Amino acid sequence: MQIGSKFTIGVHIITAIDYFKDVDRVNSEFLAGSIGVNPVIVRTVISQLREAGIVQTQRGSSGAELTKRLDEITLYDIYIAVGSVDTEEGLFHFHEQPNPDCPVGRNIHKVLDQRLIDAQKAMEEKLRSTTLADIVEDTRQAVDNESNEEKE
Amino acid sequence: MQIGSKFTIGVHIITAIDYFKDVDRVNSEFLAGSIGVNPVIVRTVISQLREAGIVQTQRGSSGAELTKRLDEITLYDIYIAVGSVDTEEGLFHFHEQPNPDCPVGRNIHKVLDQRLIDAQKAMEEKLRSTTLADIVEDTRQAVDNESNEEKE
DNA sequence: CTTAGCTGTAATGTGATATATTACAACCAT
DNA sequence: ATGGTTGTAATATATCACATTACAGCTAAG
Repeated sequence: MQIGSKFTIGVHIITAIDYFKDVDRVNSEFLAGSIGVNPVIVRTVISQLREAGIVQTQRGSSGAELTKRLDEITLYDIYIAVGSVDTEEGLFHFHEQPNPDCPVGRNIHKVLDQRLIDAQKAMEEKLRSTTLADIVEDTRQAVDNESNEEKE
Repeated sequence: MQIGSKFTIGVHIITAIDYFKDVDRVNSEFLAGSIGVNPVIVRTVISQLREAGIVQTQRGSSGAELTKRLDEITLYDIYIAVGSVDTEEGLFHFHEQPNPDCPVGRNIHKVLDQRLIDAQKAMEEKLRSTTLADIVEDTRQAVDNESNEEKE
């Protein structure tokens, strides 16, 4: 199974909000066009980012704004904001009814749980190490490289 | 989204095969009883473990056997064997149609992909660091602790 | 050599979930 | 007040995890 695309959509949204902030009117339709999904999906993800205190929006008027500096927003923040994993259940779905009358069945949780949590945390720690400043910078860099290549 | 329970079921299966190897006839029904799922699920997972060269089975006669030493089987091996993640797609589902006419849309993959792969790998590396010898040993330990607690 | 017990696997059902889409009320700027 | 936008509910659809039934193929034990 996969972590839903709302995570990468969230990253795309924030990147685009910053990238186009002085150039275009960045409303949900514009973003939906850049991302390639329905505008309602964009609004839903933006709602979650707003609840997480990452962006600010206004009805009627268009354009979301970031409420944090790019270098204060990590991939992990977005991952959490859009609910990529159920915080209760964790990344790994454990079979739900191991038999308490079996010595293996009644101890398998005790033995496995912490290791699964550690694995999940290792992944999340990696996400924490990238900020949206990195992403936006790399994007601008990539765009620059494009125009250099054209000239050759 | 979550990684399917076939992974923890796989770990449970191998643990039980070893734990009960000299005591009970460990067939799919027995395992299903310990795990709390349908026997067909057990057979399916065992099939995948067999294809991965981890267990050996025989029709007719009951009882699967391990074909590797416990300390040569890691959680990662099982995770791969049961297909916990699509090897092509990866752990993170990227939105599929970013707009090539948008500078952000046509570069977001380039900018994000490696970081997502790194995060996934960090998790998988953790899974590699635990062997089934660890799991079985911890299970026996846990069972021992149970009987000690009874005596007090 | 037959029979009981088991495995391998296909076929089907069901519920959950991701994403798409329509619709519309609430709201703001002009 | 009106045009453009957001927030959100409601609904549809496809996919997937897991459950379940069914049965052919195999093996060991009598």
